[in-house]
Amino acid sequence: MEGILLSWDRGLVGKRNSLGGRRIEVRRASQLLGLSPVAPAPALPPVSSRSGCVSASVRGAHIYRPCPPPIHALHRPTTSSSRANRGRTSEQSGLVRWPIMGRGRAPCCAKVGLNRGSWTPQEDMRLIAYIQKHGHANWRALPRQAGLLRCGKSCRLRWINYLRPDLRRGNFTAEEEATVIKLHALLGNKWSKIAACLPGRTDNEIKNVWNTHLKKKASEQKPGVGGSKGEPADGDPDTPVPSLSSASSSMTTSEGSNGGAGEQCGTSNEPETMDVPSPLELELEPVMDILGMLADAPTEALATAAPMPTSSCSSSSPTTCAGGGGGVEELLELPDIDMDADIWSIIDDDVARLQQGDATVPCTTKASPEEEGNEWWLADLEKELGLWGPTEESQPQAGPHDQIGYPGQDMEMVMSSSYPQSRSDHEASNSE
DNA sequence: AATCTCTGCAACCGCAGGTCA
DNA sequence: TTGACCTGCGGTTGCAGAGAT
Repeated sequence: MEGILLSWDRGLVGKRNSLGGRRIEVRRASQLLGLSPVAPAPALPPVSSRSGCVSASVRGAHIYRPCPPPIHALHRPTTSSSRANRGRTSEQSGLVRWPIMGRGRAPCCAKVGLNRGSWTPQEDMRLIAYIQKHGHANWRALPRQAGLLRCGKSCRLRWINYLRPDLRRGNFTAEEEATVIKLHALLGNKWSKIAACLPGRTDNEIKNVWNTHLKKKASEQKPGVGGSKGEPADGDPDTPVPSLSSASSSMTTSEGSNGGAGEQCGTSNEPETMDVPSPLELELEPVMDILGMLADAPTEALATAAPMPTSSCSSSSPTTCAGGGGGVEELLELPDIDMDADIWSIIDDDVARLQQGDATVPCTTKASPEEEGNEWWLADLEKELGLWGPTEESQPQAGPHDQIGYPGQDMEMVMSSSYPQSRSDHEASNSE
């Protein structure tokens, strides 16, 4: 198979087939990125009547045609009656009605000029470079300081769910799937809590995996494990689920735990209803061990456990670094600067070191294997984006994906990036 | 070959809750 | 105590790819 990658905005690493396995999308990244027009674009493929911007395979490469702006960029109706009943009214919260959305507070991205939708490689690199250098003490201010035309929320989501170097990519292992199923039986749709028990997995990813195929799997297992007892009824999120505290309390307390498990993976004030471990609890005992181990770890530790290569973050532990959000506070008090120059100088500096064989990027003085992986990850990402190294447009850029995988990642897993040309064009037009 | 349907997932949304002045 | 601000969470949506027709 020629070429490399990708599917940057199409998932972490390709898509799952019906059996739950990943299909690896191998394409010519540089073509997709519009960096190297290896072959003249053929006649545009037929456009789907549905999406209007479907790609078509041409000799292994996907050619994209411009997409119209997403509908939701203009208006996304508020949904879900259950949601409508949640929380405060706009009057209660002191929020004005938002003319576009019709109600509630203004969407944070509503500011004119902010980008929405899929992230471009350039945006990703800016975000990565900024966080690598300054951390993310203030998501709200980050996009402006990083020169991103995004809202803080969007930046945070992108980082948490996709760009964090400590993310585990690839298939859920059977163990992970089993854990998710079991934890869901205990916690219900408490995705963040479930994610806290699965290092490297995000709540969003778990939620997606659950909704796509674990739900079915779990329902098939219902007659057996877990499902018959405590499994929330699918499609009925309001169905009460047994609280973890009730299930775990007997276990954690019996183990003399400090009780933190409840806080970590199932905070609940619900009255305990179980005094004797049920068969389900017994089966979940290994899971509860995990919960207990995580008891003292802040929930967000995993979510923010990215290396913070700043001087204020000297710990070799990413988790420790993660807390460094506050440690870089002063760094965020940046004067208005030419962010373009700043960001790219960051990248250039790092890349120069890497090219010289010096894998030491800022703040990763004595890199642990994990950190080295992160450095490599950044460098590889840059390579993949064609942001450094030979940029001869006529040369397809074979990235290191051909050789090694990401740390903690299956060999087959490739970080992919497919950016429809339209997005690049859109980006360019936005930056003007 | 064209079109339709299903599936997977990134990104969006509003709300809850914590922090701070 | 209150209100503003911010972050995190969970639900939902739209897009794109693959398979079916």
